[in-house]
Amino acid sequence: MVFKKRFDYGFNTFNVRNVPRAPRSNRRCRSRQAVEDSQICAFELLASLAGQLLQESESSASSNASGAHDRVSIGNDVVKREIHSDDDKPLKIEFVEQGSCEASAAASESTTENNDNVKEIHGDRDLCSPDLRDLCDGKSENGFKQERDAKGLDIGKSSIASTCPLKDPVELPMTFPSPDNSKRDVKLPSRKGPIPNASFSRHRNIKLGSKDDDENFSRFNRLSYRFKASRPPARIGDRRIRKLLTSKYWKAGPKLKDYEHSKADGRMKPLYRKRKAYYNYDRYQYDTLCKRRKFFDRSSIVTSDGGISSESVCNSPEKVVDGDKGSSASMLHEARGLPPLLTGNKAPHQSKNSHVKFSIKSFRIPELYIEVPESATVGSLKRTVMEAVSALLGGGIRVGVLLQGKKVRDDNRTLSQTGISCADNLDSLGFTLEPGPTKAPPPVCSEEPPLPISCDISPQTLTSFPANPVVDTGISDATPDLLLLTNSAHPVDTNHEPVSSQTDVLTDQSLSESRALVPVSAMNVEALNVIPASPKVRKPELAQRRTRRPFSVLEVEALVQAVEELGTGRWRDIKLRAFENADHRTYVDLKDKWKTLVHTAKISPQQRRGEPVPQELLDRVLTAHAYWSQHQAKQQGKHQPGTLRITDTESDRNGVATTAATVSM
DNA sequence: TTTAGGG
DNA sequence: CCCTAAA
Repeated sequence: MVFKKRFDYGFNTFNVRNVPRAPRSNRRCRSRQAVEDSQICAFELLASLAGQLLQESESSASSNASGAHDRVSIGNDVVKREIHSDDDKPLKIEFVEQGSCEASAAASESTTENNDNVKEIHGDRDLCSPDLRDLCDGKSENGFKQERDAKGLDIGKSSIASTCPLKDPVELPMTFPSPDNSKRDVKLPSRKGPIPNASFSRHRNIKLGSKDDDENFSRFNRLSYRFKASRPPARIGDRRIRKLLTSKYWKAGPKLKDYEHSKADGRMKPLYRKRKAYYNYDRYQYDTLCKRRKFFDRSSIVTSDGGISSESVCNSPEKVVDGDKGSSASMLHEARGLPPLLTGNKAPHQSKNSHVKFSIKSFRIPELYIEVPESATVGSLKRTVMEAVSALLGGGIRVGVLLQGKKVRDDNRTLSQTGISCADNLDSLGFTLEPGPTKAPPPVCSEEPPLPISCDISPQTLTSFPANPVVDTGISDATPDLLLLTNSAHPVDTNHEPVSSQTDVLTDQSLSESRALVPVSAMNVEALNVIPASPKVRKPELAQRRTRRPFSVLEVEALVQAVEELGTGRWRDIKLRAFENADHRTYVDLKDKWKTLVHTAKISPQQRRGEPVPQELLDRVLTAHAYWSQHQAKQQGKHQPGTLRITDTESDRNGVATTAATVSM
């Protein structure tokens, strides 16, 4: 039977099988998810999910395969051939599990690769300041830790398996071959309809929607963890993650779509819900921040332990900061995680001469909005945070000086000229960390006075960063006024200041209130998106090239067959028909592959490289290519929906095709 | 979003 | 494989 089938690819099958091209509006049902390449996410999850998933698969894997159509379907490197049978006897399904090891290897490889990338990215950069280091180690005493404590637990709690964000069931089987398809030949009970993914049932949280009685579609609730306690877990597609890898996607912010389906027409209807860009400031919060700034026109000092110090700024003869340069340098120094240059520590309030002493004990970490899938590991979360911070600090940072809430732009003026020499003025002295000089002008809010510590910064105000921080330059580029260093001994508006002028008061308490994260200014996304990337900081990993995945012979066969049946130029349909479950194969991929196949078929075998494609397949490629090239125009108008016919022409074609194949063989 | 092609 | 103009 198989044999017969194998050579039964005459062109007479074309019209018979030819599926009328439905209007696009009707063809959108299931494609999107399949098209997305979410390998990254899958790989990310691989390490942590493997065990559980395997377990899951044991207990719940069910396969209700059926062979309504005689066709080859590729998924997960697994080729499933459905063989049509005339009766209802159990059909033998060939599960040629050709890629399990390969897939696993690829997955692990990818995983390590990602890690490597991370290291490359940050390996030789010591961006983790002491504080940041703590942050990374989870020992930080500052707000960051609070953030994580408060929310991190949730992350930990969330079951990895329970919220598998895989967008398509295919991915799983690919990376975690189930016991079922790990065997070469699996006999499955006969059913009607295409072979559903046995993997569907392997995911706990996957909701299966049934289409008719034989097609299963999965609906995934992609839960993502958000650092917002107040918000229910957001559902996201992991496509987001991939998109985030490319800086260009930052421009508009990732638009996520949730997939839901209804049973109208027995088909799933994808409902797309536009989501707010993830990296947008929460509007409310943003507004709130801006408003608050108006109330608190004061700046404050952040102590090394994350607290606020009222004594960090003072005049002192001991150390000299000569002008902006000096202070800038020192701050940068600190900002980059190096020991503070100026560690005056509660310097005496004595100003003998014109020397001004600044003590910057620490920098506050700007707000970071971090979003990771629930299924992410704690480790990955740490990495994410670290990389976000690193990226933030990695770029060129410029220090701005604020006096009386206004930016001092003239770098040439002396401190005394500027008025930064008397204790009075020092009260309202503030610093900001801004993107490097190469950046676009700072966003609106940057002009505003520094945000006082009194501002009630809740964990929610974290600003967002890509879940998968392939530290896109976007990050560092997109950090207008991320860091705001404020220093003020005596807040003007003491009434509003929960933080008194005493150093003691703050520290731990304020920390526990998540104050350590000071959302500074205007990290509004608008600005972020607009700000041109700094060529300096641009990193090569921007758009990580997909890992190469050579087509297997089986895949080629499936492709060839699909093209034979559907013709060229209908890659989406081809994808759906033969590669729907192979998420890593987009229709563009298929088209490309066909292109190369045609080319390969034309060249001499000696010139071919890679895994040899059986000549038989290449012959079919040529034949189909020739056929469809010739019939393309005709097919357009000829095929009306539901038309099934075998014409003389087609019979001839068949003969021709056979001949051609024979000849070339 | 898909197709079609160039790179 | 990637990128992108066009549709």
